[in-house]
Amino acid sequence: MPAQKTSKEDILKKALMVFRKQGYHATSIADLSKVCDIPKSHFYYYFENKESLMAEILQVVEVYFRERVMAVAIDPSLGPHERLENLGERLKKVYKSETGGCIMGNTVLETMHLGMDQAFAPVLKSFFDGMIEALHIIYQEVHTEEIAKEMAEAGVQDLQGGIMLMQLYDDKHYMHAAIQRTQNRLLTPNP
Amino acid sequence: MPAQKTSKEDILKKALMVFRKQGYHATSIADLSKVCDIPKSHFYYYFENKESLMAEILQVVEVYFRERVMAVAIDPSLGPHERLENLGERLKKVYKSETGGCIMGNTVLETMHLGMDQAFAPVLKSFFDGMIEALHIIYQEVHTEEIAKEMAEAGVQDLQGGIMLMQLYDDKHYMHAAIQRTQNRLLTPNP
DNA sequence: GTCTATAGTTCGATAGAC
DNA sequence: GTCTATCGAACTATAGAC
Repeated sequence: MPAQKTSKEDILKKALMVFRKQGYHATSIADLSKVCDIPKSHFYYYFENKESLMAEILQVVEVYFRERVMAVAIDPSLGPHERLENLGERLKKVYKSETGGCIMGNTVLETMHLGMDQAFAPVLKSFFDGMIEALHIIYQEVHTEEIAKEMAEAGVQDLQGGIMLMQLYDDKHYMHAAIQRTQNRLLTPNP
Repeated sequence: MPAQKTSKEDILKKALMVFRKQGYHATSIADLSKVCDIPKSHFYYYFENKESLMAEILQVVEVYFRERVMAVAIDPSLGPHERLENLGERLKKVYKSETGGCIMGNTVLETMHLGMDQAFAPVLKSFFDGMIEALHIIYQEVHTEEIAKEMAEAGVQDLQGGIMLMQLYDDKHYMHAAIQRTQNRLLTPNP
């Protein structure tokens, strides 16, 4: 096996960062080839086309969040407050890095009404299902199932909107406040 | 003067709908020419280029929201609850129409980290400034200035996230719930 | 590296109202 | 004969793909 100049995982990771910052449509294969330092043609060895590349990236992100970020929400060794605080720290770390917001949210808005949504929608739904479910589980320890559900959805919406405003105003406060409110909801009766 | 087949306002209105549904980068001048039923070249009679066209559309939307949607928030003849309910109904009407979410939010995520953000960022900031300020004013009738400010930001974030989930799951409930919470905040001590 | 398609854009000509 | 709105053809660059 010849030495791999750039592994598939390497490409996925670097391409992820470019897509996250520039969006799907504004990112060309030429852009990616510069960042990954490989010829354009090399992408078609690993991936069928641009759409498949993006789909694989979204898959990687979904799995990462499920296993590395949302998993803390169901850690039975911690109480609900600790789990939420833990989750908040991980979210901050993930979304703070470099420029760009949430590639999942971005991709929803960019592709949901185009034909290609069939390729992306399932992963995107899994991602947000998981995020809502994680919060839902935590909130259920203090609230009714129904209230917990609405709180979970409100939390995800608040966070995603906060990530958007964070980018618009170049101010992390919007995202941080959303994460803080995520924790406050454990203590209050309203979502 | 020869009869105008398609007025500039007509073009702005139709192009707005396409951009709102497909996004800025996924929309070509050819797409717009089909919808507006004019040749591509005619766009360059009214607009310098695609970017200017988009900038004018965002301007139109910003003005419309300021004058027709957010204006109800400072109507002195109504109480805070009535104003919020009024605002909620207008938001539902605006965002319910056809497919697509919020062109302002979409454009933030699609262009904020590209060079073109200089052309769009000011209008986008005005739009969200206005939305936050409208809620801020209402909430101040019941809460402290500081609490009201956080509630206003939380409301906008919640709404924008709700519009995103609405598109992902094809379910207006996410947006409607956000609008409902917008009104609940008048009654609760927490944002 | 090369191919094909399409992106955004420009220009010249035309038609009709003043 | 100017205007002003309209249109068609053509150009250049770059996209995705092999």
